[in-house]
Amino acid sequence: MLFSRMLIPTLKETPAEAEAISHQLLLRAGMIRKVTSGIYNYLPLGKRVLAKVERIVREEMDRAGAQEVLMPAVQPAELWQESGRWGVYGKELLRFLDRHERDYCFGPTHEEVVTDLVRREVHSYRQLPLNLYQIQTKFRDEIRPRFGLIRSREFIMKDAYSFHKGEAGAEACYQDMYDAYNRIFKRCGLNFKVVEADSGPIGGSFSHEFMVLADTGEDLLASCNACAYAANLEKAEVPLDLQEPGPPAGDKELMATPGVRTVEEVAAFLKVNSKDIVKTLIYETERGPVAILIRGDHEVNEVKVKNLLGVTDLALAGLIRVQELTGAEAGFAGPVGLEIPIYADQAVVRMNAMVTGANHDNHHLLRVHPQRDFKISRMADLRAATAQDPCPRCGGELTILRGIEVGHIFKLGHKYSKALKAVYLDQEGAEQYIYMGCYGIGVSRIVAAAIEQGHDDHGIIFPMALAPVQVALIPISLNDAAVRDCVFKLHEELETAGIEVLLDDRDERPGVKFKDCDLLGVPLRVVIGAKTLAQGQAEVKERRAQAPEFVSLAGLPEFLRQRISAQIGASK
RNA sequence: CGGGGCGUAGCGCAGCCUGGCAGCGCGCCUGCUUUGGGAGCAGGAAGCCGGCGGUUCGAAUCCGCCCGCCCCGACCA
Repeated sequence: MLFSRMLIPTLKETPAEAEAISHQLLLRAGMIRKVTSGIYNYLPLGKRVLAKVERIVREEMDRAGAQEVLMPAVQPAELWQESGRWGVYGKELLRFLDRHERDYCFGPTHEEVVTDLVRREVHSYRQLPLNLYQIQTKFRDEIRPRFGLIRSREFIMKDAYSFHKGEAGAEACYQDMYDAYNRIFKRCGLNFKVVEADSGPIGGSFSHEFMVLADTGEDLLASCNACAYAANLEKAEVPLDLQEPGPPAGDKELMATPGVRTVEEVAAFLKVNSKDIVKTLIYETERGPVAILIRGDHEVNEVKVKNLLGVTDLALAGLIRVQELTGAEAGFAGPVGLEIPIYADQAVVRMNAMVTGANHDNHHLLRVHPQRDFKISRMADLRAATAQDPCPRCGGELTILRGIEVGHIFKLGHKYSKALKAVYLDQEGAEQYIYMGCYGIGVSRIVAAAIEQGHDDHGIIFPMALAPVQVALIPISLNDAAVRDCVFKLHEELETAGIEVLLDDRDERPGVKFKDCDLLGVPLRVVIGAKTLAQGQAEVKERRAQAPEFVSLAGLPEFLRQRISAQIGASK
């Protein structure tokens, strides 16, 4: 591979639009270019990295017994209407009409299509189990695409769907996928953590997400320092520790708090601790408005609220609506006298003298008692876990980490097989619904995640398994005939040996080539200069290393081959 | 969708307040010199100043509408 012939448009300066480090470096390294918001071109080197990820995914999926298929990007509305998701998926589903004015969408996921395929072709228990996967372009019309390849609208995803006779087989398959995913991310050289995830309205007893640890991650996760427990913060339980409140600490009292709305303001104004204050959050749901009570120093976990209420739509009520429901401006809502259902976090229930809004402009109530002064419809764990909470498994200490979700596996059960009537006949000739599971990997997101994890001031540091090329070959001066002959000969020799090598044959000064080589993240750099060449040596430097090593030219291909396989093998 | 910011050469930006030749750095092209960490000199190409409308003798600059992009938030199988 000759640098001068490749489209590798590196940039010295960071384009203004890029915020995330992976986005900046992908642009600067000439691996991607934006076409429009959340939609990118992959240039030759970017495509090579993608291909590396895809290859690892294919090898491990095949090894786990899955079969590769390719489903269409464009899907007919009928299937989505049949599953019921045409009406509920929302604007993230890109819909359009064909020339006959028939409804279509660009697939954000493929449960409908794959279930349709299987229901047409699979009729007997003898044909099960089946695990079908594809690596394909998805489109989700994200409200706000951001961070380059981390949250794009069009992206490459590996999605797999398993079909089993029953739950037992599906769970074994789930475990196989769990293991395959661990191997995939390990081979990709990623530092990741598997966390318990919310399985959402789909249900199912469990779900796991694979998180690449990075400070720029959009997801928060709670991880136990003592045991193996780790969960998405959306899912992380706060151990239930129900206690009765103490007796009332005195009559409740109406206190004027002019213009004092937030927990911080109330705490400062009344000189109380935020732990003594209760926030009353008014939410709208498809089943009507509710009030959620959360202690002042805690944050509500909306996923837990949704699961408790069994609703899919949950949004903070607008200012006007809050006024209608509480009779006061936002900031002064409280549970006393509220007419809508009240759900309280467990921490609230044991408070015997809480400060709450008074449902009266510019007033709060002191010494409110949960049993004496208002009625709680239900009480539960409704708040986000914090680093101060104990591990729900072992009581150990939790750490809150940030992560980028690169994989998600969950059981679907009969949701789609029932909706689309995907059935088989069992040994007794009885019709049974097929038991499904689904397993996703964000292939293009892995590329970004690897860069978020592997970079320094000079550029990308790719793990060997993902690098666009394994070796960069840099001549100090192509005008020196000996050097020139040597690098072209080496280039051929290395390619013959099956080593991916990029010869920087550009008419540039060495400094430019070093800068670009670092920027691209090529793991091994071979420099040929007149002096070392005269000694029959090449200079080899690992991207991560400070100092170079000197290797005899004769032994160079073997030396590189060993380095490469050691590094790919190490992450295998 | 709410809040904020930005659209001027391929990239990074100045000019706009106070209307009057469209600029700077990098990149690109030609030539010479140079060759171990983003070279030097000389010459050159490249712009509907996001779009539409208005004000004005005259608009990148002032006014209105629209479009696009980025950030924060809400949202997210």
